[in-house]
Amino acid sequence: MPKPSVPQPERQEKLQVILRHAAQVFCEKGYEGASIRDISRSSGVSLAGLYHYIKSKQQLLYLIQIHTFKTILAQLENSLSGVMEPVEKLRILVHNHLDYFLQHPVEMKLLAHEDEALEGTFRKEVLEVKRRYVEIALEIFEEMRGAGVARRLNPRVAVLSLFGMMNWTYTWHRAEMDPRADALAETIAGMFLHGVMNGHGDTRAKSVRPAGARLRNRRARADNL
Amino acid sequence: MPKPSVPQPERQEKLQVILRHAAQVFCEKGYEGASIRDISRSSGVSLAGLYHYIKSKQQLLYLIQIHTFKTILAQLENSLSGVMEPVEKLRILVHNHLDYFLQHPVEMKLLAHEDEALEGTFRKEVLEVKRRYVEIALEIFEEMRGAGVARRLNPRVAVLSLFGMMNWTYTWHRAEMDPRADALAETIAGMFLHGVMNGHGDTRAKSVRPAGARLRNRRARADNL
DNA sequence: ATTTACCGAACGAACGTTCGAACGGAAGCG
DNA sequence: CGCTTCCGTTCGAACGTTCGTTCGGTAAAT
Repeated sequence: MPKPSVPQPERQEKLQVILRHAAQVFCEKGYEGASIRDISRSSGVSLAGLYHYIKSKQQLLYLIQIHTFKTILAQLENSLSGVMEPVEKLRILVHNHLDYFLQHPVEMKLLAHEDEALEGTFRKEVLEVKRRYVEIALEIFEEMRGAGVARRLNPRVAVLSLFGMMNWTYTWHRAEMDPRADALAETIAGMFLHGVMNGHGDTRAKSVRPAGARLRNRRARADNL
Repeated sequence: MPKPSVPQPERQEKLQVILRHAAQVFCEKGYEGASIRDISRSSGVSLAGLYHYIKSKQQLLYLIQIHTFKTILAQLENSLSGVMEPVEKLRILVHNHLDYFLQHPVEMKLLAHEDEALEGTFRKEVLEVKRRYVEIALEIFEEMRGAGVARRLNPRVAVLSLFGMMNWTYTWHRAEMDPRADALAETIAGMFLHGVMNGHGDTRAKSVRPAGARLRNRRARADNL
């Protein structure tokens, strides 16, 4: 039973390098449009050499997606712990989502755009994490309704529309001209909660920020790829 | 000078059949993941036979996208003609978009999902129609601001978030369980205009529908489930 | 001596596209 | 009318390329 002193950590490190390059290539050319040879070229590892770290092209996408999703989910659960107010929970969710989105645009585009590329077990496992993630948002929304808010709305439509606003950003957000994560999250959370018509059709701008002003300390955490 | 009595119309008809099958295949397997052979099999036209109607795989996607986009744009401009109230214009835009989306889910998914598949002139031409389409939404939003609404919002973020809500539907809307176009449009337009918190955090449901109640002869039913 | 890391070369399959020939009906002509 | 010419349509077969993956081997480290 050989106990490799070096292999384990170095192997994982190199796998991470490969995954980073693979994510970049998948992002640029799409999963189907990207070839293993593209990833080989980009990462500097030979074509055959890649297969010492992965078993297939599908597994490559799977590893990227599952890691990204589990990370953003764990970060969300952590940020949410201890928070009671449903509306603040929702603001935290939006901040967390967009923060991660703009900090890891490549991986998040892969999550949003390559939703149907995986098959079989890979697909099921990623979908399971996604289900949990959406479930959290739905529960928060139901809590808001329980507190007497948005009773007339279809929760599924409302929550998935919120995800639509957030996830669609990968198609248009340009770092050099658009708001950064914090401002973007404020805007989108504000739109979701109060709409674009502050008041009922005229100007009045109330102080539309009940909570969530100090969730900065919650999110300063270590995240790597 | 041969004057073909039959050829012209029949040729166009058969092309339409091919385009329909191609759209279906592209929708199911993605543009890169779908092969010309898949389309050949699906449409019943031989592999070589396809090339009598199209010049390349890219042109196939181009023809689908450009036709879909020009149709929905023309329909929008038509529905908008004569309407003065900005808020009603916006409601019409949302209704028009979601109406078309749910009536042509395959083509609209292609428009939303295969945004980066085309290259060169094909790409530019589709982007040009898209630009005009988004421009209309932006102008409407600016008119709303001119009327004293939503002054504090970044128009680009607001409008693209609205498109996010609408376009993201292709990832989750199931005809058998989700609201139909009318109800969906009401909900999304309502969320965009007034947010999910009717009033400012408590229950009261005001009459939040200033105009656009009689868009057409549609069912005026609220959303359920 | 065994295991791990790595790679050049090759595998068979599938890709988008093209070729060359066959088919079928209308047009030209005696 | 028969016969030929022509042209749009169709397709089996093949083109050359690229695909994901594997094989067989070398080099270094344990």
